[in-house]
Amino acid sequence: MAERYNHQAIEKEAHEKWAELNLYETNLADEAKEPYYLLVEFPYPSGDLHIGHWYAFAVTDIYARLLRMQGKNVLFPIGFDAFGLPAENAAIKHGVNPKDWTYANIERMKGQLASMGPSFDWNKMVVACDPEYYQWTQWLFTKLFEHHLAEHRLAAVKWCPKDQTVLANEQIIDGKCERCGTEVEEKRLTQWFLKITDYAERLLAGLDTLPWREEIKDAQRAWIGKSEGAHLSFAIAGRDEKIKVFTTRPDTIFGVTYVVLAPEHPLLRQGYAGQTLLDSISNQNDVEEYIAATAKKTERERSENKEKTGVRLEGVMAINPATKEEVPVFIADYVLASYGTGAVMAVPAHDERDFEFATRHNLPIKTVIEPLFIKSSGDDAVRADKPMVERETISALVRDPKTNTYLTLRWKKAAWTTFVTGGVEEGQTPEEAARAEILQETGYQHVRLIREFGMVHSKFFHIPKDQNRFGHFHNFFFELEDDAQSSVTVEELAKHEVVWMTAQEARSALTGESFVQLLDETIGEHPYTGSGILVNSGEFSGRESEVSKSDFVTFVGGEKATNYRLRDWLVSRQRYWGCPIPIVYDPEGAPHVVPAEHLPWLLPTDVDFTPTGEAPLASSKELKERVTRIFGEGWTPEYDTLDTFVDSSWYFLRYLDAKNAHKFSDPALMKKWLPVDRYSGGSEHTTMHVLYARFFTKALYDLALVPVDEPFGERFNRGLIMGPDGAKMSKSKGNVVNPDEFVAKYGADAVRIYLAFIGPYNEPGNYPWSLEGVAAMRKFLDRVVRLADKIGESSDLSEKLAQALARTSAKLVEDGERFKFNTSVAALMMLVNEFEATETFPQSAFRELVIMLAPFAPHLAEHLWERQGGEGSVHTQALPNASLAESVVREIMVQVNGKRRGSLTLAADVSEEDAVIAARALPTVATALTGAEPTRIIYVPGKVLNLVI
RNA sequence: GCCGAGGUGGUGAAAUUGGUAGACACUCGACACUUAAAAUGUCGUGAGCUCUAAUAGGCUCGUGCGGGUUCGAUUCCCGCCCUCGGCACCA
Repeated sequence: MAERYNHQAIEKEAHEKWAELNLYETNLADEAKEPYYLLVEFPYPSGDLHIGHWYAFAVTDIYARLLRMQGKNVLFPIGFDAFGLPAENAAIKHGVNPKDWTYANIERMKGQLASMGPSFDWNKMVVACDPEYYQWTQWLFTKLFEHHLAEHRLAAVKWCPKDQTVLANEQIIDGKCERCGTEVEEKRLTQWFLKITDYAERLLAGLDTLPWREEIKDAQRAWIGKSEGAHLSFAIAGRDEKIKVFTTRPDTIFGVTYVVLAPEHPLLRQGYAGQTLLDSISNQNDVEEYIAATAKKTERERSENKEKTGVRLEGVMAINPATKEEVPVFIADYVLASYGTGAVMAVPAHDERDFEFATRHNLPIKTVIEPLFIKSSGDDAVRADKPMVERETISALVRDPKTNTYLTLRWKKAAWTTFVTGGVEEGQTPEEAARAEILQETGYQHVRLIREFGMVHSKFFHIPKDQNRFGHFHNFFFELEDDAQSSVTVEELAKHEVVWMTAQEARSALTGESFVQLLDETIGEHPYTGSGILVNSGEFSGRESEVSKSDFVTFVGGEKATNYRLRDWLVSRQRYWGCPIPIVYDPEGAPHVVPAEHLPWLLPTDVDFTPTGEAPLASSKELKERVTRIFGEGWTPEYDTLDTFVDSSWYFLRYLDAKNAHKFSDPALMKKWLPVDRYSGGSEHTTMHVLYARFFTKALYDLALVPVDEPFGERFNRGLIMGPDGAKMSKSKGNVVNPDEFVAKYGADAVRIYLAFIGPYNEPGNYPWSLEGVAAMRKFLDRVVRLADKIGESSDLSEKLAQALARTSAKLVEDGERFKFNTSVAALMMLVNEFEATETFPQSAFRELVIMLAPFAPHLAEHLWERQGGEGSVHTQALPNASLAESVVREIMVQVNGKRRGSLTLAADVSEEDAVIAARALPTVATALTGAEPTRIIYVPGKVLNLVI
């Protein structure tokens, strides 16, 4: 049997045949067929094709082939993201030339990729390190420069001491270099930036128009990090300068008790009447010391130690623009120079970080917002049809110091757990009311008041009273002095029972945020950071905070402002193996672009790769001579190269016109083929690469160079193939799966089908590689091969098999749209099961099966197609007709009271009456009815008949 | 902490708008073929109970937990728990 499916011979023959027929060259100008651009992130040529590459390309190839069988003109290109550090590291380590290393790897990977049997159009291959490619990366950079979207400026940059290069924010993971894990340092260098922040708003707005999964959009939204607020100014007493802060909470301005500057804040060194701010303070040494210590710290150290350190600027006072009160000024490293204005107004009563800082430095905490909670869901949500009754009430938290537990009441008429609560009666102080309620509801006689908290307001539906309540709670914290307890009335006992709980138990049991808030404040962990009712806020007191924000801004003469967490994209790299930045400097040091006629601006070859901290290109004599020759004496080259993310931000444009020597891409082809219909990639690229590519596209759209302003229609993040043990593959764990091994043993087609079958491709799950699973796919293919024995010369196609063929064809189309191939493979298996259950069938039926198998197992299908006398290639065939007449009979479920009691096979258009008669004839149904007449009948034709008694 | 996705048999998973939960496979078990093994084939495989000589069959429970809506809920609503992913001193 085994020799009947010799996968190695079959694969070789198929590859030769496809090459001969030139099967996969896409004619981009074709007007007859609908274009479909299917894109996969191009790989880095590491020289080692792993199972992840297979998952990325082989499964997507299935879709490319399916689309062609549906009559689409499919562009499914491939290329290499060939600039980057590994090549250079290999150069340093093994003394090889990065270029030779890279191109040798590309050659090797082309061969490995070909073993999948992919339908790539190799003629459109793009290699990022080819001068023919990077000349256009350079050209696009010059366009961005000319339109002020590329800027040269001094910046504090993140530096990897091991790789000797600057890193983008995105390339730092937990304060460490993404590649080598080395602690990142900070340096001040003049660097090139692309002004992606100019596009922050449009990058955000564009997301609303894209049909992507929410998780992808949300990741980008979080990355862009828009926050709306205001710029407010604090005058400095006795000086002219003002401290400008950004805040999202202008409504808390009356609660500002101090102001904090980042240690790098420029104001510190600025002069006023010949004196800098630092000159005018009395504790200069302490402050200078803190600034120096901060500068030495890496970002990681700053964020790792989340303790809120800082130093007060003695002698400097800021003036709260709302209260006109003087407040102290601090420098602290929890305020970042790079966000907002580098200064914050601190409201410890209503901000987590300010609260910590204030607690640590004994600064006043001034409450200006009392929480307001409105129940909008659950049994006790405010009900529109019930009256709202306003009440002055108390809420008393009682702690038993002996057991460190809290007194709660479990209500009997409602699913509530609360603290002691009650109304404040005429002539009673709130504290008296609280004491009275404790005695009345629980019987405890001796409690000591520890603290009274600010009020909390709450709107909810009071179930036992059947009315809405707008409660204004005075909050008290008592401690139990002793266990003395008087008896509680029967009425009170009927209302609720007393339960002592730990803080943690109470937190999960309590009804409503107001009680949890009280508990949190009591334990002293959290300030209230939500919205509510304003207090201690002058004329604003009594209003709701949320709606008053803009009035506060006007009141203190500030202005609305929006901030983004997104920073400009730092693209300078002090490395060799990258695209040279096409910039030269005139004798005065001003940057100029290298004119188009000198592009590609070639990467010099006379370069010393040894890391010195200098950019390697600085060691090139040729580059310096080139600049002098072209631009004149005194002109100097730019020595940095571009971040490789620049190369990959536009490669999908080049695929359309990979060999054009005069343009980066053809406008007519871009108009026809963009945006990319479907882009498949890894979830690790959602926030960087995809965002950068969107930015590039929008910028080029604005320069009228690209016809679309969003590059990608659909975007899917594929999952990860795990080792057979379910853990992430790694050499150290020894669970790495080598695809070549499985291809040799079971054939490329078995591996392809297995990868398609392993799990849904449209979501980024983790799928463990199963050794038995691949073997099972091979068995499946063997069964298909054996089926050919059952072809009968003059057999008729059974109705059942005809329907199965049509159903499968429809299923393939449908699953393809959803990008789910696991169920497609299941459908094919069911079809094969159907074939096996059939005594004999005509060759035409088997050929239809082979056509449907072809996208998944392209080699075997081609072989079987030929053996069954198929013309040309199976891969140019159309999918079988999917719209065969539906079966006239349907199986319908019969339920009694919603429980399944049997099923019936009936004509699809059977009347309700007839269906009921048939159903009642079923013994199980008759038993379940117990002689009763159905009072209600639910009949969904073709699906369900439910008899309700 | 915040945001997002998810939780279904021993395992990967399926169920398209609320309509027979577990398709399709893997694993495991039994049997057939074989001198034997491999390969292949047949049957079984959510839990529990039950009828029967044995089959066929029947009943109850079951999609993280607790409630709700509905004739009917993996699917919708409310409240929790857990896992994974992203962000994280962003004012």
